[in-house]
Amino acid sequence: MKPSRVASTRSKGLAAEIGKTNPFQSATQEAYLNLIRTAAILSNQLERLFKTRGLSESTYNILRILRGVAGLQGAPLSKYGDEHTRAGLPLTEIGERMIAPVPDVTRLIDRLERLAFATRRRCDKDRRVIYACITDAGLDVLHEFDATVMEIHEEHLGHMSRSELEQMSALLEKARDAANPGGREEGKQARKDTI
Amino acid sequence: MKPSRVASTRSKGLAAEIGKTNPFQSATQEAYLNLIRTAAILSNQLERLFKTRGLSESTYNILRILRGVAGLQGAPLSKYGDEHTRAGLPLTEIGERMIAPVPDVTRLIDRLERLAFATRRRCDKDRRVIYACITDAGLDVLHEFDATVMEIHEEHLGHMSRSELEQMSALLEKARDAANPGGREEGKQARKDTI
DNA sequence: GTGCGATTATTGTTGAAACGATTATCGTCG
DNA sequence: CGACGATAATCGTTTCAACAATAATCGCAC
Repeated sequence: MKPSRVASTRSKGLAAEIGKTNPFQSATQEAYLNLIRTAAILSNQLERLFKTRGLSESTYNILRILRGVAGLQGAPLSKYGDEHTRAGLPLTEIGERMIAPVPDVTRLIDRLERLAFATRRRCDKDRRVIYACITDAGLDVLHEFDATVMEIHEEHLGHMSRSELEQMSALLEKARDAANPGGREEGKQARKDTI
Repeated sequence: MKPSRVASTRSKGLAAEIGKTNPFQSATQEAYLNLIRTAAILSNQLERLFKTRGLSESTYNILRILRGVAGLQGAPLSKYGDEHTRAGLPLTEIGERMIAPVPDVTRLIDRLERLAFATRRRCDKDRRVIYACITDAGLDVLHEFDATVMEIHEEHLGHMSRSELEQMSALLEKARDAANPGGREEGKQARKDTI
C-alpha cells in the first residue's frame, strides 16, 4: 500500500535495542512526549474559549491572520471594487501562514463565512484565486477575545521568567529545524506571526 | 450561555494594551505559538505512520500504555479467568495515563477491538469497570512500529544535544505546571510514561 | 489560438474528536 | 431491604479534520 516514505526502510541499527531501553527510552522521546502533552493541555483552554463563539483554534488562527493584513496599505484588494473592501489573502497563502499546517482551508473559510466573520472575493487578475477578508463582525469577535487570550497566556506561562520563555522558544524553533515535512521551511519567508 | 469559567471576567488591566503591543505581543504568546507549531509538525509524521495500520496517535498511545502493563506480575486480571489472560487496565485509568487527555476512551477501545488489537473484559469485583487488554496482534503491530518510531524521533530531535533536550523537557514540564485544567495534576501520581 | 501541464479552489467521503445525555452498577444510609 | 448519590462506561449527535478526486483557470509551448 505504499507506506509513502514515512515507513520506509530506515535501519540505523537502533532497532534491535527496543524493549531493553532506559526508563524514557531516549531523551528525544521524552522531549517529544513533553511537547505533545504540554501543547494539548495549553491549547485546551483556548479552544474552549473560541468555541463559545463557534470558532476552533484553526478558524481563530485564520481570523488573526486576516486581521493582520486587513489594515495594510498596499493590500491586494484595495485596487479592486468598492472603497469599502478590506484587504484579504488568497486561501493558499492563508494555509502557509497558519501555525498548524492544515490542508482544506476552503472548509475553514466556509465556516467563517457562515458565521459572517469572513467573506470571499474572487481575484480578477487570476480568477483561480479567492481572497478571504475579515468582516467587521470578525474584527469584533477577535477584539472580544483579545484580552482573555492574553490573560490565559499569562496564566499559563506567566510564572516563567522572560529568559525561560525565550529559551523555550529558541529550543522549540531548533526542534522544528530538522522536521520540515516535505523539505525545507518555505524559502518565501512566510511569517507565522499570529495565533 | 455560561462561559464555563474560561471566559470569566478576568481583568488584570493588560486588556487595554491590545493592538499597540510588541511584534510578538508578549513572550508568553510567542512561546505558545512555537509550542503549538512544533507539536503539530512533529506529530504529523508519526500520525501518518500510525495510520498505515489504522491507528491514530491516541489509539497508539493506548496500545503503548496497555503494553506497559501487560507484563506486570501483580496485574489485576491475572487472578481472574483462564491462564492466558493478559493484564489490562480500566478505561478510566487509561484515560488518565494518556499524554493528551481525551474523554471517550470507549470509542478508542472500540476501534482497537475492531482492529483486533485489544479486548475488553468485565471486572467481576466491580461490574461497572471494563478492563482493556492488548492482544498478540496489538503487541505485534507495536513491535512493528518500535524501530521506526525511535528513528523518527532521532531524525526530528537527534540534532539537538542531550542537554538541550533535557532543558526543553524541563521547560515544557514547568510550562505545564500552571495550566492544570480543572485543577491540580492528579495527586494519584499518574505516570504518563509512554507515548 | 490550441493543447498541456501546473496551480487554485471546491467537493465527496470517510474517519475521528467533542459534548451531552443515558444506562448500569456500586456503596451507603435510612 | 430499598432508595439515593456517585462512579464507569456507553451511546447519539454534532462538529471537525484528512484524503482523494474533480473542476476551473492560468502560463506557455508549439
